[in-house]
Amino acid sequence: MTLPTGVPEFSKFSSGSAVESRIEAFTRLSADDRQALAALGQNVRYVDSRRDLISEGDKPKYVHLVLDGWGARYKTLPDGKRQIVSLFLPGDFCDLNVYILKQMDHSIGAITRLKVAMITPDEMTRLTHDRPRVTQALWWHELVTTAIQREWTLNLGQRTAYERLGHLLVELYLRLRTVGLASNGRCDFPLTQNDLGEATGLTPVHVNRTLQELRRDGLIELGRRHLHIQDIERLKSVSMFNPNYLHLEHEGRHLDANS
Amino acid sequence: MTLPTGVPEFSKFSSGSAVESRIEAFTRLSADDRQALAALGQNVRYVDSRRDLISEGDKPKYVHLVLDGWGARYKTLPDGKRQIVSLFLPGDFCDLNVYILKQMDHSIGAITRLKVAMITPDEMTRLTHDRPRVTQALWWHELVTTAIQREWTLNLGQRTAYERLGHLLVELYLRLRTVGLASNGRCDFPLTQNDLGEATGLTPVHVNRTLQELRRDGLIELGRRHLHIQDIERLKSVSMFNPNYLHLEHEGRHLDANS
DNA sequence: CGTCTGGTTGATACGACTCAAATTTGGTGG
DNA sequence: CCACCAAATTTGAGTCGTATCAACCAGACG
Repeated sequence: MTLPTGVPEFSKFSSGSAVESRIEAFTRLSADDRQALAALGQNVRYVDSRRDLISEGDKPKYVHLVLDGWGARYKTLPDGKRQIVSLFLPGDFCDLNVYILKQMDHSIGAITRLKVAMITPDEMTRLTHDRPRVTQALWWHELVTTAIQREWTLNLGQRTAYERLGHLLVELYLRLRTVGLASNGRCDFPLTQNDLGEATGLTPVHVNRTLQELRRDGLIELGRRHLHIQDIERLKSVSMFNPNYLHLEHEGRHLDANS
Repeated sequence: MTLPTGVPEFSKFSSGSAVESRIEAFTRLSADDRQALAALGQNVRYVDSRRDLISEGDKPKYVHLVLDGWGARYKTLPDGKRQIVSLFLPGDFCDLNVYILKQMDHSIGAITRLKVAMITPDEMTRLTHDRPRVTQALWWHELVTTAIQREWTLNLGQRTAYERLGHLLVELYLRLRTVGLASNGRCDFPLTQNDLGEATGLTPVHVNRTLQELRRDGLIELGRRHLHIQDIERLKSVSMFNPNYLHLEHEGRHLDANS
C-alpha cells in the first residue's frame, strides 16, 4: 500500500502529501524515510464528521496520524462546558507514545470526516529504531504541538476576543499552508462559529459579533466553509501573532510568512 | 557527586529526592536506574528568585531538571501582558529534546531561588539508550506535562475565577504531594497573588477578592507563603477537579487522593 | 524607622455572557 | 425544481463577571 492520496471532500487543495509536507517542514527526507512514513498508512480508519475517534476514559492503543480532514481534541466539564484544546489538521500526529498512559484524559472528535492512520506501538518502535531522521522530525513535531498548546494558553489568558479569534485564524492558515492546503490568504475552513467559540473560550454569539468586526475592518472574509485572510500582516499585527512558536525556520524552508 | 540533597529555604519538607519521587510516580527504579538519574546532577546551576533561567529567543542547549525551588514558564505579549503557561516544581523536567529547536518561544523564570540540573544532549542520548525504564518514565513525564498544559487551557477557557483558582491550588497540592513536598492539606506556597493572576489570566485585584471567597467558604487558608487546603474534597468538587490528567494511577501508587 | 513589596479595599467601567427570537443556509426528498 | 427541515448564523436587550484605577495598609528588611 502506498501513501494515501484521498481526494478531500470540499477542497481544491490536495492533502495527499500532507504528512510528508508536515515532516519536511522540519527536515529533508530520504527515499527510505518516505518509504517508512508511507508504511504507516497500513491501518486506516475513517470517522464521520462530529463523531469521536477516541473518548475520554478509553485506553489509548495507537498513535494516530491525520491523513485527511480536521479533528479536535476536547475536554468536557461536569457542568457541560466544552473546551477544544487543540485542532488536528492533515499531517498532524497525536502524541507519540500515548499508549504508555492507562487512559485518555480527553476525547478526540472529527470536525469533518476524518481519515486517520492507526500506528501500533511496534511500528513506532521500529520507526524510531530504523529512521533517526524521521524520529528527530517526530520529536520536532511533538515539541511544536506542545508549543502550540502553550500559545493557546496565552491566547485564552491574555488576549481579547478580537485578538483571540484573529490569532487562531492566522495560526490555522499558516499551519494549513505548510501542508499545502492554503495559499494566497485562502483555505477551506470547516469550523462552525460554535467550534470557534469552544476553541477560544467565547460564546457562539460573541464569536459571531467579533467575526463581524474582523470583517468590517477588512481583515477577513469567512463563510461557506471558506476563509480568506485579506490582510495577513495587519491581522498578525492586531492579534499580536508571533510565528516563532510554530518553529518553521528549519532548513531554510518556509521563511516567508507572506502569500 | 551524588544526588543533590539541598536544604529548601523555607520548608520543613525535604525535596532531596523529588526527582526520584517524580519518576517513581510512574515506575519502580532499579539501583542502576537511580544511579543514572543521580548522574544527571553533574552540571548544577542556581538561579535567584525572579531571575530568568532562559529567555525567549535563546538557543536551548540543555534539558533542565528542577532539583529545588519553583519555576515558571511564561510568555509575554507586545502590549506587556504576561501569561504563566506552566509551573515547575522540584522533580520536573523541561521538555525532553528541546535542543532540537532553534530558539525558545518562551522564557523560564525562577519563582523562588532555583537549583537546576543542566542535562546535555549527549547525556540524554546515553540515558535513553542505556536505561529503558527511565526513558519510559521520561516519556510518561512528558505526556503528563502536556496533559497539564491542556488542563490549563480548559481552566482558562471554561472555568470561572473561583473555579480556576481552586483548581490550580488542588493541582499544585497534588503535584507537590507526589514529590513529598506536601501532606495533610499543607504545603509551602511561594506564589504571590500577582503570580496567581498571571497563571490564571486574572488581575491581581480579582485574585485577591476570589481568594477571600475561598477562605470565607472554609476551603483554604493561604498566606505567609503557606497553603492549607482545609477541605480538599469540597475544593475539588467546586473547582470540577478531575485528577485523571495527572495520570498518577501507575503501579498501584498514589491511588489515594486524600490526606 | 523608613522603604518596599505584597496584600487589601472601594468606586466605576466595560467586555463578554445570557436568553430569546428571527433569519439564512444547506441538504433532502417529493 | 421546489418544499421542507435542521443546522448555522445573525440580531436585540439586558445582565454580570472581571477589569481598571487609585488609594491605603501590613509585614519584611536593611
